[in-house]
This record gives sequence, C-alpha cells and structure tokens, in this order.
Amino acid sequence: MLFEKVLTPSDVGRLNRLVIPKHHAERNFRPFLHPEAAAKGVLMNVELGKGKMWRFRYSYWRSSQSYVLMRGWGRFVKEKRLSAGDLVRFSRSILSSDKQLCIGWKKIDKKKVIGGRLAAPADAGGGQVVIRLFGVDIFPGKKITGGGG
Amino acid sequence: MLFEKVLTPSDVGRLNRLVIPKHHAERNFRPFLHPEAAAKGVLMNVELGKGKMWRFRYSYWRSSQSYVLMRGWGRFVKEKRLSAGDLVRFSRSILSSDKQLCIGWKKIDKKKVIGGRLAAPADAGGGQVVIRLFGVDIFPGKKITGGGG
DNA sequence: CAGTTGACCTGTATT
DNA sequence: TAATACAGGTCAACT
Repeated sequence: MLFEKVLTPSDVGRLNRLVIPKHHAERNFRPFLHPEAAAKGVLMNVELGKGKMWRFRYSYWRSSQSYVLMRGWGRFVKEKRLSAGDLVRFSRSILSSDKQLCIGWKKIDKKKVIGGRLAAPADAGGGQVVIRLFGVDIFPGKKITGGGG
Repeated sequence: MLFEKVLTPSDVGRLNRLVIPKHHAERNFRPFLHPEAAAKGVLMNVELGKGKMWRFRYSYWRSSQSYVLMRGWGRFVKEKRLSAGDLVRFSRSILSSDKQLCIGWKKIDKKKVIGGRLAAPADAGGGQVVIRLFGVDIFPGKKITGGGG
C-alpha cells in the first residue's frame, strides 16, 4: 500500500478531479511527473479480471501548489459510484512482477460512521484496478532545460 | 485622470474582480491586452511612499463581453477596506516621466450620501498607488498569429 | 451548443 | 504571525 485518501465532496463532485495530498504525491508519484516519463506515459494495464483499462491524467497546479488526477477521474467516480467519505487507496500490485500501480476503492456506509469512527468495517463494495498515470507537468522548482532528458 | 468608477457590491464582494466599463477599458487600457504586451507585462512600480507593489491581472471575458481586473483585486479591496459606493480612479502618474499607470481610491462616507448625491466631499481616507496591469488575453476578434507584433 | 477538460485562482485552516 | 495545503471555485478551449 502506498497511501489512501478519504474522498471529499469536491473529489467526487462536478470538478472531476482528485487532489492528491502533496506529501503522498511527492513520495509516491514522483516519477510520473518527470518530463521524460510525462512524454511516454508510465504504467498501463487492464482492470484485473475484467479487461478494462483505466488511465488518469496526473498534473500539478502551480497556482495552488497541488497535485491532481484529472481526466478519467470523473468517469471512475461515476462507474464506482463513489461519494464523499469513501476511500481510495493507491498501491503497487503484488500480483505482477513489474509492480504496477493500482487504485483501490471502498464504499463506506455512512450510517455506520459514529463519532467520526467506523462502527464496522466498510463492506459496501470495492475493488482494485491497475491504472496508468501520465503526467503532463514537471515538479515545481525544476526547470525544463529543453530536450535532453 | 483617465476615468473613475463607483464600486458596486460585486466589485467589492467575494468575486474578487473589478469590472472595467467597456468604453473606458477600450479607450485607456487597450495596450494591456495586446499579445505582445501581455507577454512582457506592461507597467510596473511600487506603491508611492510605501514601497509596496500592486499588480492586477487584466482580462477580457468573452462570455460577458466585459473587461475585468482579477487577480490581486480582492487583496486590494481588503487592504484598502473598500466597500460598495467607494470610488476608484485610474490615472497616469504626473510624478514620473514614464507616466506610470496609477489607481487611486477614496472611501465614501455613506452617511453623508443624501438623495444619491454626496452631501460633503469624501474624506474617509484614500490614496493612490502605481500599479501594473498585465493582460492575458487578446482583444476579441483578433487572432494570435504567432510571433510578430 | 452543452458537457468535459485544462489551467488558473483564492479563502480558510493549519502549521 | 507568515507560509503552506487544499477544498472549492472560475473561465475558456475543446469535443
């Protein structure tokens, strides 16, 4: 497991984007925003067991200093019926030798949340798919010096 | 003096933007939205007597066909404690040889407004600062063709 | 042309 | 108290 996030209303709303907490992004997703990686794309595969591919555009917003998943995220939220309070978890696949990046989701039954804590393990559905991130920006403070890379 | 505007509730509210009346914008601010000017920035200086720089993003909204000051405006309103009915005035500095663009503000004491007219000259504070506008859009109907000018 | 996407912005909570 | 993170927002280009 790399990290997980409790989805905010904005993460599942009409903005169609997921904010990746900065420290998690910089610890775990650093390679995906290197210029070279951004140009090629990084990881690609299909949904485990179902054959559906998921791709997300991963980007950095200079103005708000934040990392986000954009394109593809809204469709994911819709298909998985995610809502505020649900969980997403990023991890490396243990099933494949190349440790593909995965995203897992878990519906949280809000009726079971008591005093900010879950009264029972979430069991309202969930799953995990291998994903592809492709970056389109570089890390802040780094200059694009031209071609090379 | 170029022109002045009585601030509306929207100009000082949460929208953080000042609508520049179109005829004033096109008469006085035309250069700031030329592509060339937009790339370089146009005017820059510091607040007279205090050393603080003010910059505003100047833009044209196609959807509403209006010219607006955006980024920076909210902070200006807050710092100067402007409210609806107060005045802002745009002018060219007479103190500098390069005729820098200035914005002045004047608090209007609403208690002195009688029947829509001021009962006395505004005296509740005010001032003037040199500002920088930088455009990020071009005039409607003009295409950016690349380099040129 | 309406919905989606991309890029930009800001107030507020937190540090 | 100054700086930062980010939830929530905007407009515009693209589809």
